[in-house]
Parts: sequence; C-alpha cells; structure tokens
Amino acid sequence: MTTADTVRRRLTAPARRERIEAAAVEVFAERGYDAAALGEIASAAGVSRTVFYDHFRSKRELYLHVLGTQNAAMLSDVGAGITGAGAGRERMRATIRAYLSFAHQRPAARRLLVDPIPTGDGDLDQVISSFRIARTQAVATMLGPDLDRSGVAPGSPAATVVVELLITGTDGIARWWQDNPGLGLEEVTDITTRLLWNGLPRLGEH
Amino acid sequence: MTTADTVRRRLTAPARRERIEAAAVEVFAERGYDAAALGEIASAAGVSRTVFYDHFRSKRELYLHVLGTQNAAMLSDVGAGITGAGAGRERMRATIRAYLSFAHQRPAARRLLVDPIPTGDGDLDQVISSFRIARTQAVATMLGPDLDRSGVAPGSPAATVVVELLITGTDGIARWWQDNPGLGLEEVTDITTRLLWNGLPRLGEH
DNA sequence: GAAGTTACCGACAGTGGTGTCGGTTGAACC
DNA sequence: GGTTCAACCGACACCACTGTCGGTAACTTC
Repeated sequence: MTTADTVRRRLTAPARRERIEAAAVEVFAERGYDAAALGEIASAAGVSRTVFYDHFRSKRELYLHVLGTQNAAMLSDVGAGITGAGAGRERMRATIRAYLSFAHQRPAARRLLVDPIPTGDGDLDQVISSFRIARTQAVATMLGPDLDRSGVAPGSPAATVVVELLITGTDGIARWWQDNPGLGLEEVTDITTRLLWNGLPRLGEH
Repeated sequence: MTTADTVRRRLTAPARRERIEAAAVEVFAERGYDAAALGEIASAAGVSRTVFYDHFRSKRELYLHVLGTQNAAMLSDVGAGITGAGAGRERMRATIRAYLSFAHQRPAARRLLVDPIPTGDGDLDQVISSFRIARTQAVATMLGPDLDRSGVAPGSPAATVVVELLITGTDGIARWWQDNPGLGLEEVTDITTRLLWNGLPRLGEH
C-alpha cells in the first residue's frame, strides 16, 4: 500500500517520451506515415492520445525525430559490424552480415528506413531519400577498390548500378528472411555473399 | 457550333471506366491504397468524384480490379520477352531485360505490384502477397536447371534465397533506373546480368 | 424534333483523423 | 500534511475522405 509496492502510474517525461518513440517506430513501420494514427501510437505507449502533445509538437515532428534516431542506430550498428574486416570478399561478407543482423534484430527500423512508403509530404520523402543516398554513397566508397579491380570506374554509371543492385538485393533478402525465418544468420549471409561474389553458375564454389 | 466541332463532353460508360482505371493505377501507385483519394482519381479521370460510383461499387473493388489487370499485363509482357530465349545465361538475361523493359514502360504498374506499401486491410495485402509468391515460384521454376547445375537443389532454402535475391535485386535496379534515367535498356540489362552471373570480381568479363 | 436513356453532378450524412484547451490528480518537496 | 509541479485526460473544433441520393442535361433513337 506504500509507494514501494504500488505500480508507478506516472512516468517521468523522458521515460514516457521514450515509450512513445518506441511505439512510433513500430506503428510508422507497420502502416507508413500517413496511415499511422497517433491514437494507435499513444495507446501502444500506454497513454491517452493527447499526452502525445505534451512531448512532441506534431506527428510530423515525431516522425522526423524517429527517422533520425533510427537511421543513426542503423549506421552505428552496421558500421560496428564491418570494422576490422579485411578487404575484398571478406569485407563484403562482413557488410552483408552486419546489415542482415541489424534487420533481423530491429525489423521495424529496417522497414521504416528502407521500404519505400511515400508520405504525401515531399519534404519527408526527401529526408528518407537523403538517408538512402548517403547509404549508397557509403557502400560505393567502401567497394571502390573492388570495383576498380573489376574494371568498373568508381563513380561511373556502371558502378552505381552495381552498388544499387548489391544494396537492394541484400535488403530484399533481409525482407524475405523477416517473413521466412528458419535459416540462421550465417547461412543466409553465406548464400547471399556467394551469389553476389561468385555469380550464379559458380554458386557452389567456396 | 454543331456536334462536329464541339468537344465530346460525355464518354460512354466503358470509355469512362477505362479512364478511371488508368487514373487509379497512377494514384494508387503514387500514394498507396490508403492514402489514395477517390477525389484525386476521379478528377485525374476528368470527372466528378461521385461518377466513380456509377462504375465501381467501392474503392476496394476498384483496387482489386486494377491489381488483377496490371498483374496480368505484367505477366504477359514479361512472359513475351522471355519466349524464344535459350538457356542458362541467355535466358536469365532475357528475363532481366524483359522485366526492366516492362518497369520502364509502365512504372506505375511496377510500383503498384511490387513496392510493399501496406494497406491496413489484411485481405488486400494478401492478394498482393499471392501475386508475389506466384512470381517467385515462376522464376524459381525457370531457373531450376541452372540452380541444379550449380549444386543448389531446387526447392531448397538456398534456392529460395537465391531466387529472392535475383528478383529483389533486379527490381531494385528497375526502381533506381526509374529515378535515374540516362542509361539505355541494354546497358542496364548488361551490367545487371554480368553482376548476377559473373559475380563482383569478374564483373569485367564477357 | 420529341422522348427516353443514362452519364454526370451537388449536397448530405457518417466516420476517423489531427491538434487545442482547461481541468484533474499523482507524486515530489518542504 | 500542505503546496507545487507537471503528467495525464475528456471534450471540442476542424478537416478530409467515403459512400448515398435525387436531380439535371447530354447524347441516342425514332
């Protein structure tokens, strides 16, 4: 009956804010920006809808905030997974593995950042687009030496196509794996790397 | 002033219906099912919103109808582009080329059918999902011999991963090409085929 | 050119969303 | 234990969208 054994009914503002953000990631990822209802986010955060406005100015602001947070988390996670990897195939495998691992652990974040659900608000779409471009650029830089060694000039249109294919293909696997679990991370990483590095006919090698 | 030089103000029902469908493909592809407004579809079809209800029972019915039509068009288009191709690499190249060509000529249809914009209505999502599964199955069947030759048993999990990667990667290129035109169909087809068939290190060969 | 069909539309009701405002009450602090 | 702060909520105004209904007028047909 004392404060010790009663459930805490009011959270501090930061704690509540955090819960709202976490709920927002899920709901935005599930429904997209437009279709996501603040009421759903609020009740998923365990609170009435209007409480939301004590923490954020608008749905739009919440969305932008969550996008930034999750993008940073993704860059950090994936970046950490790559550091220390060698070069060439080793490095590519590490990158694929890191991305698949991130997507596996935080499926909502992956969906939020990568799945192209338009918002009807050009500015918001542009933010997502800028994240996408930055990621593509990062991968292109990382693969520069390998591309060069294959006779593809970094920065050339062909290089862009290759990088785009690697990224979207790997992400496609992440999406598929999300819907069809059952294989382990190493297995999925392995087959993905083998196809992209060896090509279809030499899939069995290595 | 006679009927000859006045603009035709009323279309026949089938003609109007066709225009509504065409507009619906664009708007649904652009905004997704939920965010697409019938008013926007109607005015894009050159008519007031309520006219829509003289041709379709509901937004949902229109969506399902358009999905079916466009999926059939895609299967037909891509199928026609493959027929006559040889085997192995030749066949894969023809398939990639056919899909990229379709996506280039009918970008809205590609987006409508392939981009994963959820609808909030489970049944609708399931229809799209069933189309997707059917396409994956078709590609898997087609590539069966090549997979077998590479030591990957058709139907095995590894085969599924490979097929999924080929499809989503190629579609990623289609999406990218839509936003960044400039390269020709043959060029894009070529680089895509080379990466998927040769692997990254042998990208320069052939 | 008169009559009939029907493509077309404006106005309305119902629903579900966002954002505002004033009040209430749990919890901290003295 | 009284006071203060702020986390929380119900009620409200407003807007956008879907689907309905009765009426109007552009074509067709004779």
